[in-house]
Amino acid sequence: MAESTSAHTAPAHSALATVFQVRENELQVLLWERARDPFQGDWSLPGGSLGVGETLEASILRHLAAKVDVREVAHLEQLGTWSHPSRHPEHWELATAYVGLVPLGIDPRVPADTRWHPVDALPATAFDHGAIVLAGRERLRGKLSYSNVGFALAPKTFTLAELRDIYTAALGYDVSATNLKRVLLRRGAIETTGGRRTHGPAGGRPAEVFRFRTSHLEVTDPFAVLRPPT
Amino acid sequence: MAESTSAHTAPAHSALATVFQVRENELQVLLWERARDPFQGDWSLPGGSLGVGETLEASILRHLAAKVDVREVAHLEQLGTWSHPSRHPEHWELATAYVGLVPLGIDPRVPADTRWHPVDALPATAFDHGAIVLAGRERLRGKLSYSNVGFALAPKTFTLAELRDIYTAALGYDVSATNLKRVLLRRGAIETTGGRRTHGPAGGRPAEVFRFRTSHLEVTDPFAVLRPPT
DNA sequence: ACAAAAGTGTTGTTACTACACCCATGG
DNA sequence: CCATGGGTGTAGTAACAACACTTTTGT
Repeated sequence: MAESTSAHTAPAHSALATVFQVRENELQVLLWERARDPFQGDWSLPGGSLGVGETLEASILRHLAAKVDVREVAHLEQLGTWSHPSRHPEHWELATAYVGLVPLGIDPRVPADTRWHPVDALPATAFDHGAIVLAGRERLRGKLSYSNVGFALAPKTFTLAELRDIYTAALGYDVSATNLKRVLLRRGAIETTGGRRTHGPAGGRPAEVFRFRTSHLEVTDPFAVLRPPT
Repeated sequence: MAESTSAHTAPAHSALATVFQVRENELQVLLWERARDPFQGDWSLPGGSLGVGETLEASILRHLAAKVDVREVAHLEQLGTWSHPSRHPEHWELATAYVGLVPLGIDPRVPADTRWHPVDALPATAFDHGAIVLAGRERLRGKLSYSNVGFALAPKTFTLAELRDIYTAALGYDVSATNLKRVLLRRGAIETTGGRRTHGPAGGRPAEVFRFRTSHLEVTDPFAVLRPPT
Protein backbone atom coordinates (compact mmCIF):
# COMPACT_ATOMS: atom_id res chain seq x y z
CA MET A 1 0.00 0.00 0.00
CA ALA A 2 1.07 3.49 -0.63
CA GLU A 3 3.68 5.05 1.55
CA SER A 4 3.61 2.25 4.09
CA THR A 5 6.65 1.27 6.08
CA SER A 6 8.05 -1.46 3.90
CA ALA A 7 11.69 -2.53 4.04
CA HIS A 8 11.67 -3.54 0.41
CA THR A 9 14.52 -3.90 -2.01
CA ALA A 10 14.99 -0.37 -3.21
CA PRO A 11 16.66 0.79 -6.40
CA ALA A 12 19.68 3.04 -6.33
CA HIS A 13 18.89 6.56 -7.38
CA SER A 14 21.08 9.02 -9.16
CA ALA A 15 20.64 12.59 -10.25
CA LEU A 16 21.86 13.59 -13.70
CA ALA A 17 22.02 16.83 -15.58
CA THR A 18 21.97 17.83 -19.20
CA VAL A 19 23.97 21.05 -18.98
CA PHE A 20 23.51 23.08 -22.15
CA GLN A 21 25.46 26.02 -23.42
CA VAL A 22 25.67 27.72 -26.79
CA ARG A 23 29.27 27.50 -27.93
CA GLU A 24 30.57 28.26 -31.39
CA ASN A 25 27.03 28.91 -32.53
CA GLU A 26 25.91 25.42 -31.63
CA LEU A 27 23.91 24.05 -28.74
CA GLN A 28 26.32 21.88 -26.80
CA VAL A 29 25.98 19.59 -23.81
CA LEU A 30 28.52 18.72 -21.16
CA LEU A 31 29.47 15.03 -21.20
CA TRP A 32 31.91 12.99 -19.27
CA GLU A 33 33.96 10.17 -20.71
CA ARG A 34 33.66 6.96 -18.76
CA ALA A 35 36.95 5.48 -17.66
CA ARG A 36 35.50 2.16 -16.52
CA ASP A 37 32.97 -0.38 -17.56
CA PRO A 38 30.13 -0.47 -18.16
CA PHE A 39 30.27 1.67 -21.25
CA GLN A 40 33.97 2.41 -20.92
CA GLY A 41 34.94 5.11 -23.38
CA ASP A 42 31.37 6.19 -23.97
CA TRP A 43 30.09 9.55 -22.88
CA SER A 44 27.69 10.05 -20.01
CA LEU A 45 25.88 12.82 -18.23
CA PRO A 46 27.38 14.35 -15.12
CA GLY A 47 25.70 13.34 -11.89
CA GLY A 48 25.81 10.63 -9.31
CA SER A 49 24.04 9.01 -6.43
CA LEU A 50 21.65 10.71 -4.16
CA GLY A 51 23.12 11.28 -0.71
CA VAL A 52 21.34 10.56 2.54
CA GLY A 53 19.23 13.50 3.64
CA GLU A 54 19.62 15.22 0.31
CA THR A 55 17.01 16.45 -2.14
CA LEU A 56 17.49 15.60 -5.79
CA GLU A 57 18.13 19.21 -6.56
CA ALA A 58 20.81 19.52 -3.88
CA SER A 59 22.31 16.30 -5.16
CA ILE A 60 22.62 17.38 -8.75
CA LEU A 61 24.08 20.68 -7.65
CA ARG A 62 26.64 18.87 -5.51
CA HIS A 63 27.63 16.56 -8.36
CA LEU A 64 27.78 19.36 -10.84
CA ALA A 65 30.11 21.27 -8.58
CA ALA A 66 32.75 18.68 -9.44
CA LYS A 67 32.38 19.50 -13.14
CA VAL A 68 31.54 23.16 -13.45
CA ASP A 69 31.26 26.13 -11.19
CA VAL A 70 27.66 25.76 -10.13
CA ARG A 71 27.24 29.52 -9.86
CA GLU A 72 27.54 29.52 -13.60
CA VAL A 73 24.40 27.42 -14.01
CA ALA A 74 21.83 30.15 -14.52
CA HIS A 75 18.78 27.89 -14.59
CA LEU A 76 18.07 24.39 -13.40
CA GLU A 77 14.85 22.45 -13.67
CA GLN A 78 13.74 18.89 -13.28
CA LEU A 79 13.22 17.05 -16.53
CA GLY A 80 12.01 13.58 -15.59
CA THR A 81 12.83 10.24 -14.07
CA TRP A 82 14.02 7.30 -16.11
CA SER A 83 13.25 3.94 -14.60
CA HIS A 84 13.65 1.14 -17.10
CA PRO A 85 14.97 -1.79 -15.07
CA SER A 86 17.69 -2.60 -17.55
CA ARG A 87 18.86 0.93 -18.11
CA HIS A 88 21.90 0.10 -16.03
CA PRO A 89 23.38 -3.25 -17.02
CA GLU A 90 24.80 -4.06 -13.61
CA HIS A 91 22.34 -2.94 -11.03
CA TRP A 92 18.95 -1.47 -10.54
CA GLU A 93 19.13 2.28 -10.71
CA LEU A 94 16.67 5.05 -11.37
CA ALA A 95 17.85 8.42 -12.57
CA THR A 96 16.19 11.78 -12.27
CA ALA A 97 17.48 14.16 -14.90
CA TYR A 98 17.68 17.92 -14.71
CA VAL A 99 18.20 20.53 -17.39
CA GLY A 100 20.86 23.11 -16.57
CA LEU A 101 21.71 26.14 -18.65
CA VAL A 102 24.99 28.06 -18.75
CA PRO A 103 25.10 31.53 -20.33
CA LEU A 104 27.12 32.09 -23.45
CA GLY A 105 30.57 33.50 -23.04
CA ILE A 106 31.48 31.69 -19.88
CA ASP A 107 34.13 29.03 -20.29
CA PRO A 108 33.92 26.97 -17.14
CA ARG A 109 37.00 25.10 -16.12
CA VAL A 110 36.06 21.47 -16.59
CA PRO A 111 38.00 18.31 -15.72
CA ALA A 112 40.07 16.59 -18.36
CA ASP A 113 37.60 13.76 -18.84
CA THR A 114 34.76 16.20 -19.45
CA ARG A 115 33.95 17.87 -22.74
CA TRP A 116 31.28 19.86 -24.53
CA HIS A 117 29.61 18.12 -27.45
CA PRO A 118 27.24 19.54 -30.05
CA VAL A 119 23.81 18.04 -29.46
CA ASP A 120 23.52 17.57 -33.21
CA ALA A 121 26.57 15.32 -33.22
CA LEU A 122 26.54 13.31 -30.04
CA PRO A 123 29.24 10.70 -29.58
CA ALA A 124 28.39 7.19 -28.40
CA THR A 125 26.56 7.66 -25.14
CA ALA A 126 26.33 5.43 -22.10
CA PHE A 127 23.09 4.05 -20.66
CA ASP A 128 20.02 5.94 -21.84
CA HIS A 129 21.82 9.24 -21.70
CA GLY A 130 21.48 9.95 -25.40
CA ALA A 131 17.72 9.92 -25.10
CA ILE A 132 17.87 12.09 -22.01
CA VAL A 133 19.93 14.71 -23.82
CA LEU A 134 17.39 14.86 -26.61
CA ALA A 135 14.53 15.11 -24.14
CA GLY A 136 16.35 17.97 -22.46
CA ARG A 137 16.76 19.78 -25.72
CA GLU A 138 13.06 19.43 -26.46
CA ARG A 139 12.21 20.90 -23.08
CA LEU A 140 14.53 23.80 -23.74
CA ARG A 141 13.11 24.44 -27.19
CA GLY A 142 9.58 24.52 -25.92
CA LYS A 143 10.36 26.90 -23.10
CA LEU A 144 12.24 29.27 -25.35
CA SER A 145 9.04 30.04 -27.17
CA TYR A 146 6.69 30.64 -24.25
CA SER A 147 8.95 31.81 -21.42
CA ASN A 148 11.87 34.08 -20.71
CA VAL A 149 14.27 31.15 -20.31
CA GLY A 150 16.61 32.73 -22.81
CA PHE A 151 18.05 34.69 -19.89
CA ALA A 152 19.92 31.56 -18.89
CA LEU A 153 21.56 31.08 -22.27
CA ALA A 154 22.41 34.73 -22.92
CA PRO A 155 25.17 36.74 -21.30
CA LYS A 156 24.14 39.50 -18.88
CA THR A 157 24.01 42.04 -21.68
CA PHE A 158 23.90 41.43 -25.37
CA THR A 159 23.00 42.89 -28.70
CA LEU A 160 20.05 41.57 -30.60
CA ALA A 161 22.24 39.96 -33.20
CA GLU A 162 23.97 38.02 -30.45
CA LEU A 163 20.67 36.97 -28.94
CA ARG A 164 19.40 35.93 -32.34
CA ASP A 165 22.41 33.67 -32.77
CA ILE A 166 21.73 32.06 -29.40
CA TYR A 167 18.10 31.37 -30.26
CA THR A 168 19.07 30.09 -33.68
CA ALA A 169 21.56 27.66 -32.19
CA ALA A 170 19.17 26.42 -29.53
CA LEU A 171 16.09 26.14 -31.73
CA GLY A 172 17.88 24.76 -34.75
CA TYR A 173 16.35 27.08 -37.29
CA ASP A 174 16.76 30.66 -38.39
CA VAL A 175 15.29 33.35 -36.19
CA SER A 176 14.91 36.96 -37.26
CA ALA A 177 16.51 39.50 -34.96
CA THR A 178 13.88 42.05 -35.91
CA ASN A 179 10.99 39.93 -34.82
CA LEU A 180 12.74 38.37 -31.87
CA LYS A 181 13.26 41.84 -30.48
CA ARG A 182 9.63 42.75 -30.86
CA VAL A 183 8.38 39.54 -29.32
CA LEU A 184 10.62 39.81 -26.28
CA LEU A 185 10.04 43.53 -25.82
CA ARG A 186 6.28 43.19 -26.13
CA ARG A 187 6.29 40.61 -23.42
CA GLY A 188 8.53 42.63 -21.19
CA ALA A 189 11.21 39.96 -21.17
CA ILE A 190 14.08 42.22 -22.25
CA GLU A 191 14.88 45.91 -21.94
CA THR A 192 17.54 48.26 -23.25
CA THR A 193 20.44 49.15 -21.01
CA GLY A 194 21.07 52.42 -22.79
CA GLY A 195 24.51 51.25 -23.84
CA ARG A 196 25.72 50.68 -27.36
CA ARG A 197 28.26 48.33 -28.71
CA THR A 198 30.22 48.35 -31.92
CA HIS A 199 31.73 45.24 -33.28
CA GLY A 200 32.47 44.85 -36.93
CA PRO A 201 36.03 45.58 -38.05
CA ALA A 202 34.46 46.79 -41.24
CA GLY A 203 32.20 49.31 -39.58
CA GLY A 204 28.48 49.18 -39.14
CA ARG A 205 26.03 50.95 -36.93
CA PRO A 206 26.61 50.33 -33.23
CA ALA A 207 24.06 47.96 -31.75
CA GLU A 208 21.87 48.70 -28.79
CA VAL A 209 22.64 46.67 -25.70
CA PHE A 210 19.85 44.76 -24.00
CA ARG A 211 19.40 42.69 -20.88
CA PHE A 212 16.76 40.30 -19.63
CA ARG A 213 14.65 41.95 -17.00
CA THR A 214 14.66 39.00 -14.64
CA SER A 215 16.95 36.07 -14.11
CA HIS A 216 14.37 33.60 -12.98
CA LEU A 217 11.92 31.68 -15.08
CA GLU A 218 8.68 33.42 -15.97
CA VAL A 219 6.05 32.08 -18.29
CA THR A 220 5.45 35.03 -20.55
CA ASP A 221 2.81 33.47 -22.77
CA PRO A 222 0.86 31.27 -20.39
CA PHE A 223 -2.26 30.75 -22.43
CA ALA A 224 -1.65 30.53 -26.12
CA VAL A 225 -5.35 29.85 -26.55
CA LEU A 226 -8.35 29.29 -24.37
CA ARG A 227 -7.23 32.15 -22.22
CA PRO A 228 -9.38 33.19 -19.30
CA PRO A 229 -12.05 35.83 -19.96
CA THR A 230 -10.88 39.32 -19.14
CA MET B 1 30.81 9.25 -9.60
CA ALA B 2 27.91 8.91 -11.87
CA GLU B 3 26.33 5.54 -12.37
CA SER B 4 29.13 3.68 -10.65
CA THR B 5 28.52 0.44 -8.80
CA SER B 6 28.01 1.74 -5.29
CA ALA B 7 26.14 -0.25 -2.68
CA HIS B 8 24.93 2.87 -0.95
CA THR B 9 21.97 3.42 1.30
CA ALA B 10 19.18 3.92 -1.17
CA PRO B 11 15.84 5.61 -0.60
CA ALA B 12 12.59 3.76 -1.04
CA HIS B 13 10.73 4.77 -4.14
CA SER B 14 7.04 4.91 -4.73
CA ALA B 15 4.89 5.78 -7.70
CA LEU B 16 1.84 7.95 -7.15
CA ALA B 17 -0.93 9.20 -9.37
CA THR B 18 -3.20 12.19 -9.41
CA VAL B 19 -6.20 10.69 -11.18
CA PHE B 20 -8.52 13.43 -12.39
CA GLN B 21 -12.05 13.23 -13.62
CA VAL B 22 -14.74 15.81 -14.18
CA ARG B 23 -17.69 14.87 -11.97
CA GLU B 24 -20.65 17.03 -11.17
CA ASN B 25 -19.13 19.83 -13.19
CA GLU B 26 -16.04 19.94 -11.01
CA LEU B 27 -12.54 18.69 -11.50
CA GLN B 28 -12.07 15.95 -8.93
CA VAL B 29 -9.17 13.80 -7.85
CA LEU B 30 -9.14 10.28 -6.50
CA LEU B 31 -7.86 10.09 -2.92
CA TRP B 32 -7.50 7.31 -0.45
CA GLU B 33 -8.13 7.67 3.25
CA ARG B 34 -5.25 6.44 5.37
CA ALA B 35 -6.20 3.88 7.96
CA ARG B 36 -2.86 3.96 9.78
CA ASP B 37 -0.26 6.40 10.93
CA PRO B 38 1.47 8.42 9.77
CA PHE B 39 -1.31 10.78 8.74
CA GLN B 40 -4.08 8.47 9.85
CA GLY B 41 -7.40 9.80 8.61
CA ASP B 42 -5.80 12.11 6.08
CA TRP B 43 -6.19 11.62 2.38
CA SER B 44 -3.39 10.44 0.12
CA LEU B 45 -2.76 9.69 -3.50
CA PRO B 46 -3.08 6.13 -4.78
CA GLY B 47 0.18 4.39 -5.49
CA GLY B 48 2.84 2.38 -3.76
CA SER B 49 6.33 1.03 -3.89
CA LEU B 50 8.18 0.25 -7.03
CA GLY B 51 8.55 -3.46 -7.57
CA VAL B 52 11.76 -5.21 -8.58
CA GLY B 53 12.16 -5.22 -12.34
CA GLU B 54 9.35 -2.79 -12.84
CA THR B 55 9.30 0.58 -14.58
CA LEU B 56 7.65 3.47 -12.79
CA GLU B 57 4.90 3.47 -15.34
CA ALA B 58 4.18 -0.22 -14.90
CA SER B 59 4.25 0.31 -11.17
CA ILE B 60 1.70 3.07 -11.10
CA LEU B 61 -0.54 1.10 -13.42
CA ARG B 62 -0.29 -1.91 -11.14
CA HIS B 63 -1.12 0.12 -8.06
CA LEU B 64 -3.94 1.93 -9.76
CA ALA B 65 -5.47 -1.38 -10.75
CA ALA B 66 -6.32 -1.85 -7.08
CA LYS B 67 -8.33 1.38 -7.09
CA VAL B 68 -9.86 1.80 -10.51
CA ASP B 69 -10.13 -0.19 -13.68
CA VAL B 70 -6.93 0.86 -15.37
CA ARG B 71 -8.50 0.57 -18.80
CA GLU B 72 -10.55 3.57 -17.80
CA VAL B 73 -7.46 5.76 -17.48
CA ALA B 74 -7.40 7.34 -20.91
CA HIS B 75 -4.13 9.20 -20.49
CA LEU B 76 -1.18 8.87 -18.16
CA GLU B 77 1.95 10.97 -18.05
CA GLN B 78 4.81 11.51 -15.67
CA LEU B 79 4.54 14.68 -13.63
CA GLY B 80 7.70 14.81 -11.52
CA THR B 81 9.66 13.36 -8.66
CA TRP B 82 9.42 14.68 -5.14
CA SER B 83 12.49 14.09 -3.03
CA HIS B 84 12.46 16.21 0.09
CA PRO B 85 14.11 14.03 2.74
CA SER B 86 11.45 14.73 5.32
CA ARG B 87 8.49 14.30 3.04
CA HIS B 88 7.86 10.99 4.76
CA PRO B 89 8.14 11.30 8.53
CA GLU B 90 9.26 7.73 9.13
CA HIS B 91 11.62 6.78 6.40
CA TRP B 92 13.42 8.06 3.37
CA GLU B 93 11.22 7.80 0.34
CA LEU B 94 11.11 9.46 -3.04
CA ALA B 95 7.91 9.57 -5.02
CA THR B 96 7.41 9.93 -8.74
CA ALA B 97 3.96 11.26 -9.49
CA TYR B 98 1.89 10.70 -12.61
CA VAL B 99 -1.16 12.45 -13.93
CA GLY B 100 -3.98 10.15 -14.98
CA LEU B 101 -7.21 11.21 -16.65
CA VAL B 102 -10.54 9.39 -16.64
CA PRO B 103 -13.24 10.37 -19.13
CA LEU B 104 -16.45 11.87 -17.92
CA GLY B 105 -19.39 9.58 -17.51
CA ILE B 106 -17.51 6.58 -16.25
CA ASP B 107 -18.12 5.72 -12.62
CA PRO B 108 -15.34 3.35 -11.73
CA ARG B 109 -15.96 1.00 -8.88
CA VAL B 110 -13.60 2.18 -6.17
CA PRO B 111 -12.83 0.66 -2.76
CA ALA B 112 -14.64 1.91 0.31
CA ASP B 113 -11.64 3.86 1.59
CA THR B 114 -11.28 5.71 -1.71
CA ARG B 115 -13.23 8.76 -2.76
CA TRP B 116 -13.32 11.53 -5.33
CA HIS B 117 -12.67 15.03 -4.01
CA PRO B 118 -13.05 18.37 -5.77
CA VAL B 119 -9.59 19.83 -6.32
CA ASP B 120 -10.98 23.18 -5.21
CA ALA B 121 -11.90 21.74 -1.81
CA LEU B 122 -9.24 19.24 -0.88
CA PRO B 123 -9.49 17.62 2.54
CA ALA B 124 -6.45 17.37 4.82
CA THR B 125 -3.84 15.56 2.77
CA ALA B 126 -1.00 13.30 3.83
CA PHE B 127 2.68 13.91 3.06
CA ASP B 128 3.21 16.40 0.24
CA HIS B 129 0.25 15.05 -1.67
CA GLY B 130 -1.70 18.28 -1.58
CA ALA B 131 1.06 20.06 -3.46
CA ILE B 132 1.32 17.20 -5.93
CA VAL B 133 -2.39 17.41 -6.71
CA LEU B 134 -2.08 21.12 -7.43
CA ALA B 135 0.96 20.55 -9.62
CA GLY B 136 -0.99 17.93 -11.51
CA ARG B 137 -3.85 20.31 -12.09
CA GLU B 138 -1.47 22.95 -13.44
CA ARG B 139 0.00 20.45 -15.86
CA LEU B 140 -3.48 19.52 -17.04
CA ARG B 141 -4.54 23.12 -17.47
CA GLY B 142 -1.51 23.94 -19.56
CA LYS B 143 -1.95 20.95 -21.82
CA LEU B 144 -5.63 21.65 -22.38
CA SER B 145 -4.70 24.82 -24.19
CA TYR B 146 -2.00 23.57 -26.52
CA SER B 147 -2.79 19.90 -27.04
CA ASN B 148 -5.68 17.54 -27.67
CA VAL B 149 -5.56 16.17 -24.13
CA GLY B 150 -9.25 16.90 -23.75
CA PHE B 151 -9.86 13.52 -25.36
CA ALA B 152 -8.97 11.93 -22.04
CA LEU B 153 -11.51 13.93 -20.04
CA ALA B 154 -14.35 13.72 -22.55
CA PRO B 155 -16.55 10.72 -23.29
CA LYS B 156 -16.15 9.01 -26.65
CA THR B 157 -18.76 11.22 -28.21
CA PHE B 158 -20.15 14.44 -26.89
CA THR B 159 -21.94 17.61 -27.80
CA LEU B 160 -20.13 20.88 -27.71
CA ALA B 161 -22.05 22.04 -24.68
CA GLU B 162 -20.85 18.98 -22.84
CA LEU B 163 -17.28 19.55 -23.92
CA ARG B 164 -17.52 23.17 -22.88
CA ASP B 165 -18.60 22.10 -19.41
CA ILE B 166 -15.62 19.78 -19.17
CA TYR B 167 -13.17 22.48 -20.16
CA THR B 168 -14.82 24.94 -17.82
CA ALA B 169 -14.52 22.57 -14.91
CA ALA B 170 -10.92 21.70 -15.62
CA LEU B 171 -9.71 25.21 -16.39
CA GLY B 172 -11.69 26.91 -13.66
CA TYR B 173 -13.10 29.68 -15.79
CA ASP B 174 -15.84 30.10 -18.36
CA VAL B 175 -15.19 28.81 -21.84
CA SER B 176 -17.38 29.64 -24.82
CA ALA B 177 -18.72 26.65 -26.72
CA THR B 178 -18.73 28.65 -29.93
CA ASN B 179 -15.05 29.45 -29.82
CA LEU B 180 -14.00 26.14 -28.33
CA LYS B 181 -15.56 24.42 -31.30
CA ARG B 182 -13.71 26.58 -33.76
CA VAL B 183 -10.38 26.21 -32.01
CA LEU B 184 -10.59 22.43 -31.84
CA LEU B 185 -11.96 22.05 -35.36
CA ARG B 186 -9.34 24.33 -36.85
CA ARG B 187 -6.63 22.26 -35.28
CA GLY B 188 -8.18 19.02 -36.41
CA ALA B 189 -8.57 17.80 -32.83
CA ILE B 190 -12.29 16.99 -33.09
CA GLU B 191 -14.68 16.01 -35.87
CA THR B 192 -18.40 15.50 -36.24
CA THR B 193 -19.79 11.99 -36.09
CA GLY B 194 -22.85 12.89 -38.12
CA GLY B 195 -25.10 12.05 -35.20
CA ARG B 196 -27.33 14.43 -33.34
CA ARG B 197 -28.50 14.42 -29.79
CA THR B 198 -31.40 16.10 -28.10
CA HIS B 199 -31.44 16.71 -24.44
CA GLY B 200 -33.47 19.48 -22.89
CA PRO B 201 -36.85 18.50 -21.55
CA ALA B 202 -38.01 21.93 -22.63
CA GLY B 203 -36.99 21.54 -26.24
CA GLY B 204 -34.10 23.11 -28.02
CA ARG B 205 -32.27 22.40 -31.19
CA PRO B 206 -30.60 18.99 -31.24
CA ALA B 207 -26.85 19.23 -30.85
CA GLU B 208 -24.31 17.82 -33.25
CA VAL B 209 -22.26 14.97 -31.85
CA PHE B 210 -18.47 15.18 -32.00
CA ARG B 211 -15.55 12.97 -31.19
CA PHE B 212 -11.84 13.51 -30.76
CA ARG B 213 -9.97 12.28 -33.79
CA THR B 214 -7.25 10.54 -31.84
CA SER B 215 -7.01 9.11 -28.38
CA HIS B 216 -3.36 9.73 -27.80
CA LEU B 217 -1.67 12.97 -26.92
CA GLU B 218 -0.80 15.31 -29.77
CA VAL B 219 0.58 18.78 -29.40
CA THR B 220 -1.68 20.76 -31.66
CA ASP B 221 -0.11 24.15 -31.13
CA PRO B 222 3.58 23.41 -30.82
CA PHE B 223 4.99 26.85 -31.41
CA ALA B 224 2.91 29.66 -30.08
CA VAL B 225 5.65 32.02 -31.16
CA LEU B 226 9.10 31.82 -32.68
CA ARG B 227 7.84 29.23 -35.05
CA PRO B 228 10.17 27.86 -37.66
CA PRO B 229 10.29 29.68 -40.99
CA THR B 230 7.94 28.24 -43.56
C1' DA C 1 -46.30 31.64 -30.56
C1' DC C 2 -42.72 31.24 -27.41
C1' DA C 3 -38.93 29.44 -24.76
C1' DA C 4 -34.88 26.74 -24.98
C1' DA C 5 -30.75 25.13 -26.82
C1' DA C 6 -27.49 25.00 -30.54
C1' DG C 7 -25.25 26.70 -34.43
C1' DT C 8 -23.42 30.47 -37.85
C1' DG C 9 -21.84 35.02 -39.49
C1' DT C 10 -19.34 38.88 -38.64
C1' DT C 11 -16.45 42.23 -36.63
C1' DG C 12 -12.65 43.82 -34.22
C1' DT C 13 -8.27 42.88 -32.08
C1' DT C 14 -3.87 41.14 -31.28
C1' DA C 15 0.31 38.88 -32.17
C1' DC C 16 3.06 37.61 -35.33
C1' DT C 17 5.97 37.26 -39.94
C1' DA C 18 8.08 39.21 -43.83
C1' DC C 19 10.25 42.62 -46.13
C1' DA C 20 11.34 47.12 -47.66
C1' DC C 21 13.54 51.00 -46.18
C1' DC C 22 16.38 54.07 -43.23
C1' DC C 23 20.42 55.09 -39.92
C1' DA C 24 25.16 55.12 -38.13
C1' DT C 25 29.68 53.80 -38.31
C1' DG C 26 34.64 52.55 -40.46
C1' DG C 27 37.57 52.75 -44.20
C1' DC D 1 30.81 57.54 -50.51
C1' DC D 2 30.26 52.93 -50.07
C1' DA D 3 30.19 48.68 -47.60
C1' DT D 4 28.61 46.82 -43.34
C1' DG D 5 25.69 45.99 -39.77
C1' DG D 6 21.67 47.61 -37.00
C1' DG D 7 17.12 49.59 -36.54
C1' DT D 8 12.34 51.07 -37.87
C1' DG D 9 8.05 51.27 -40.58
C1' DT D 10 4.52 48.94 -42.56
C1' DA D 11 1.65 45.65 -44.73
C1' DG D 12 -0.29 41.17 -44.74
C1' DT D 13 -1.99 37.19 -42.23
C1' DA D 14 -3.80 33.97 -38.97
C1' DA D 15 -5.84 32.96 -34.66
C1' DC D 16 -8.79 34.32 -31.55
C1' DA D 17 -12.77 36.56 -28.54
C1' DA D 18 -17.08 38.61 -28.43
C1' DC D 19 -21.57 39.04 -29.76
C1' DA D 20 -25.51 39.47 -32.70
C1' DC D 21 -28.31 36.65 -35.34
C1' DT D 22 -30.42 32.40 -37.13
C1' DT D 23 -31.98 27.55 -36.84
C1' DT D 24 -34.38 23.71 -34.81
C1' DT D 25 -36.68 21.60 -31.47
C1' DG D 26 -40.63 20.98 -27.42
C1' DT D 27 -44.74 22.77 -25.26
